[in-house]
Amino acid sequence: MRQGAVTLRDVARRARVSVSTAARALGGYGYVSPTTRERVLRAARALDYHPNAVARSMIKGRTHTLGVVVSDSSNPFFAAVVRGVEDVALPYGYGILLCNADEDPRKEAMYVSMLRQKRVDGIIVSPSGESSGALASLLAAGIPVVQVDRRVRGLPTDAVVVDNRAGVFAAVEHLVRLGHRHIALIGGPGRLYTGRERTRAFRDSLRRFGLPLVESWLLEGTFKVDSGYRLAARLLESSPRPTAVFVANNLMTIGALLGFKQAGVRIPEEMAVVGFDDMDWAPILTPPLTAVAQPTFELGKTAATLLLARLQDPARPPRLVVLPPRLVVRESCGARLASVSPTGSTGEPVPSPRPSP
Amino acid sequence: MRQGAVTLRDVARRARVSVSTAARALGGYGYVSPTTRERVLRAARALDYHPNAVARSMIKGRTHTLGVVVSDSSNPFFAAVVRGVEDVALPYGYGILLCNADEDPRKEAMYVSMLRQKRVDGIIVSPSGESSGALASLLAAGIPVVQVDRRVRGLPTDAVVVDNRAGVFAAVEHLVRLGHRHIALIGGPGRLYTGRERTRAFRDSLRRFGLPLVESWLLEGTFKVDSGYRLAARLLESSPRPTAVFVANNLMTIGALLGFKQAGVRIPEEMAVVGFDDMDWAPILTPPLTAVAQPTFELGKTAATLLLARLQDPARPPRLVVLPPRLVVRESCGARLASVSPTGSTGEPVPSPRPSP
DNA sequence: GAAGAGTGTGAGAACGTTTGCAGATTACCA
DNA sequence: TGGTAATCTGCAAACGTTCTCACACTCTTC
Repeated sequence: MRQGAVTLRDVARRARVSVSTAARALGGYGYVSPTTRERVLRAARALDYHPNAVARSMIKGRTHTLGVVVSDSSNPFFAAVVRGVEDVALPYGYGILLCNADEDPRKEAMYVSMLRQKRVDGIIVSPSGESSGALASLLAAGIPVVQVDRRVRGLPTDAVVVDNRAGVFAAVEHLVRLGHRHIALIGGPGRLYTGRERTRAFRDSLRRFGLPLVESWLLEGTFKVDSGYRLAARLLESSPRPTAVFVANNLMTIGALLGFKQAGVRIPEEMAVVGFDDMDWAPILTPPLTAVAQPTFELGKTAATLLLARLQDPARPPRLVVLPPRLVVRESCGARLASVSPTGSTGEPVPSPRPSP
Repeated sequence: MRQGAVTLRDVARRARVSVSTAARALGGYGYVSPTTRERVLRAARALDYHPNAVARSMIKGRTHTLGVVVSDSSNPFFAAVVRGVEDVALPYGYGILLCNADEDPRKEAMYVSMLRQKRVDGIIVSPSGESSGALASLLAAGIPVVQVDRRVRGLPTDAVVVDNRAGVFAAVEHLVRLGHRHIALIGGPGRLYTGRERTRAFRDSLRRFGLPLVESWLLEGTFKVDSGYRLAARLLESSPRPTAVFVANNLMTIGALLGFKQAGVRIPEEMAVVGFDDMDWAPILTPPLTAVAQPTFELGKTAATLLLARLQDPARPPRLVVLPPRLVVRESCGARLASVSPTGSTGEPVPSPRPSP
């Protein structure tokens, strides 16, 4: 077996039948006598035959492979999304080709093109920039695309996103009910859908509660750890200083908490913190972190389900699925809890009025 | 473009040349006159031609795709490993087919078989069980395999692992130098290479320091969060109670810390904790977590590099690369630090003797 | 001005499957 | 016994590339 793998011809030869008969025996279609089938199966087993999916794809025009393009699969958020996709797709016999675009539209276009050349049956993408030409061209060619977590304007594809507006509103409402009136934002890049949406929702929420929009408290970061760290420091220097901050993603929350810790800022007394995206380490912080939990896993599962459905029926109109987030109240905003449960979730927020400063 | 993608024939027809000439023009080999080439390129662009990699693979016998099988890509550890693989492989034009085996040898075998049918050029695997028949068969067929993080006996492949022994020893030594003599273990499953290795190294380390081996302090978990949680509780019930615990992986560390927190156990005064595998949230805990940092990203990069090297030269003898871990001293064992740095690392441990109980 | 090298092009055979079709054999019925 | 249907099998044509070969043409060079 030094060279090229065992082929159907080898199996056929050993079973003393034609290639087509061997194919039928292994493929389980058409007419094959029981004895012949048995002989072929035995030969295949003896030779450790593994059918060549490349050749099959060639004929069938389908590769049974899905492309997944995210910005960074080592970010726990996307890691969970990818896992969700896999859990749905693999049982159906689909493989997953994973690509990391690093928020770089050029890289994204490159990988999309690679996936296209590899003739994946469909692509799940969390687009980096705006109006990706590569995606539009994909769509024009009739290759199914599902957008996940983010959407670019004018791409009529299936998509699944989180209700960012509701999540942000719940976070702000929580702070307000605890008496906060000076709330800052460590937000994401306006270039990205989620960054934009959450910032917009934040501004709207403040307006809704009649709170002042202090521009120096509306910070734009990069969704990375160090960015949260720097912006937390910036916030501490600002005067007047806010009493609470909403951080728009998981990594920046880590950075911000590190910044506050280093500066000796007590949470929640001197600064209340709500994060977007709950993590499994959130309950072991001191105080445990209150955060907007996203259905990350579901995001991926839904994307995969939408894609598979479209593969079944290419004509079905594009659907947009909006998944609800859930505010998980712990103690980083000053809410007092009856107890800490292993899952860290406590259902309803516990309002406990707090004098405004 | 409703049906089947644009093919080389279409391009050739439009450029009024033969298929072979079009192939040469686009492939950049053989003789093609500049004017013809230009004509072909223009036609390809006009038709938005994307060469069919499936057909190419058919001929070349290589798919430019690598298989990666890990137990759970949403575990930050493997997420980083996978990312490392990608960062090396994608620039060379290799795609990554990702599979999650969930520590299930049967699933693992299934996915390996799938990857084999898809004719990946090589496979990077973090094997679940012992002596996987699927892997052996792969090897027999001459398909390159690289084992990462774990190794199964009797599989002469390239491999890259962490020096678990050194990592565990450093952790125990750190505790000992801080005066601990009653050290417990929340270990991984003996079924897994890393679980076994770390437990063995732990026992050896205790012996080396002349500490007692209390069997009820040597706990075996599943490497999952809830397992760490349960075993922490168990440890608290044991009497005498240990003054320190070494937790053998990241997820169980989360569980254990949650358990201690819930029980109101003060760290490090009542229980010192060292974890295996450092995480970016370790410095924001109270107290910041001391942990053995693994070169996760490097693990993946090295695996990919080994695999690519083998694809170049299939005859080269298998290599075993052992990467060094690094103890990152923070405060969860009682070491006092000068300051908290953003990266959380402070280089050398700070010995500060502690009376034994 | 013929041999040879250097260019440019196209025909056609692979690669390993799937599958339509036709031929061969058997079974069944009139 | 002949005819038809049912069952089994093999031939050969796809799929979209790559790449060897053969052929044609243009220059050199003696």
